[in-house]
Amino acid sequence: MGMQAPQGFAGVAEDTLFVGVHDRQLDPKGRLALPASFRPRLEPRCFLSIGRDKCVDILTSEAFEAAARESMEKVRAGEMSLNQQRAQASNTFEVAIDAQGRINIEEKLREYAGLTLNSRVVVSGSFDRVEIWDPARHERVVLQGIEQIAGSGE
Amino acid sequence: MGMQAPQGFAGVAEDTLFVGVHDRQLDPKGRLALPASFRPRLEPRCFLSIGRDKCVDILTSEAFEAAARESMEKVRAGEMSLNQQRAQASNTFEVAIDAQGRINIEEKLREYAGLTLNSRVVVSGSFDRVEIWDPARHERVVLQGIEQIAGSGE
DNA sequence: AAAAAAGTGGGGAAAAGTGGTGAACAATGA
DNA sequence: TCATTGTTCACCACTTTTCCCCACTTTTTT
Repeated sequence: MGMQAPQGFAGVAEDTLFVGVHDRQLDPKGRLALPASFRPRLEPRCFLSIGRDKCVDILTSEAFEAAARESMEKVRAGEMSLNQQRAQASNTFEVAIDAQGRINIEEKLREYAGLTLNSRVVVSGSFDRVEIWDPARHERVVLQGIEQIAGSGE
Repeated sequence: MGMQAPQGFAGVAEDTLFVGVHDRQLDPKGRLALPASFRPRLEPRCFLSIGRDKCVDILTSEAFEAAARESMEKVRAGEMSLNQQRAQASNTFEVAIDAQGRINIEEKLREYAGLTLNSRVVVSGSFDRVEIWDPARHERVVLQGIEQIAGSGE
């Protein structure tokens, strides 16, 4: 999904950027309780989509709409194929957050990210979005990122 | 059902963009039940037309009118042939949505998109419009789109 | 340790999806 | 012109799924 510049680094970062990891249980119905600290920015509705490297992205309504409009503009300008727009749109779902702070994760998205019912998942902040991961996969990805940070420093 | 006050949807972008895929059964009479989340924006009437890559487009009245005006403009500017305009107009149908949220798909459109009675179809959001697909064809198109996204992203 | 908040599970009501029937309308032929 | 046939469309009924709400458990905070 399109990366657009996070606006407002000057403000209180906690209000605009998603950080931290949270372990969660995916319940028998495919529901996931969002970390309480993320909820205010995602309520009352947010967008789920396939993310890079086999995770599920959670976007705020604003972030999603901006990304979608950018895609439509690119298609019009011939910079992006219609099939890319189709892929993006058909793998995105708008979801409501219930009174308990939970969202439903579509079977299609669970499958993509390798998430199974009744098992643990990782909910991870990634600044401009939230990601949902299979725990093992997430650990691998983060380890790789840490190595790259350590290596690139010297 | 059929009540036209969409009070259940306090959504934001849901009001303007179509997302998500929905599997549906095309009934023996060529009727298709629209996904409930799409209905408020398509009611009470919408427009069906031949879409790119052998699908059926569903447009809101507003979107259809805008597209028609754009076509007329292009023909006037010599950017589009009159025959294209004729083809577009003669393959567009205004349809009503019944009390169960269904529309009739003309035989002509079904044939174009390879949709057969009594079989499954895919109803897919594509931001500014909705598309109806033969499932196999849709999968191919989306896969191609995903590959293009992955290829250009890395 | 108690109270509050966060996380988890499940049951029931409401809505969504699907198929069918009958009335109204159009088309055709006598 | 009328009757007969075929087609379409609106309404009705059933089944399945979703989601909303309540209640319980666990964790955190004071």
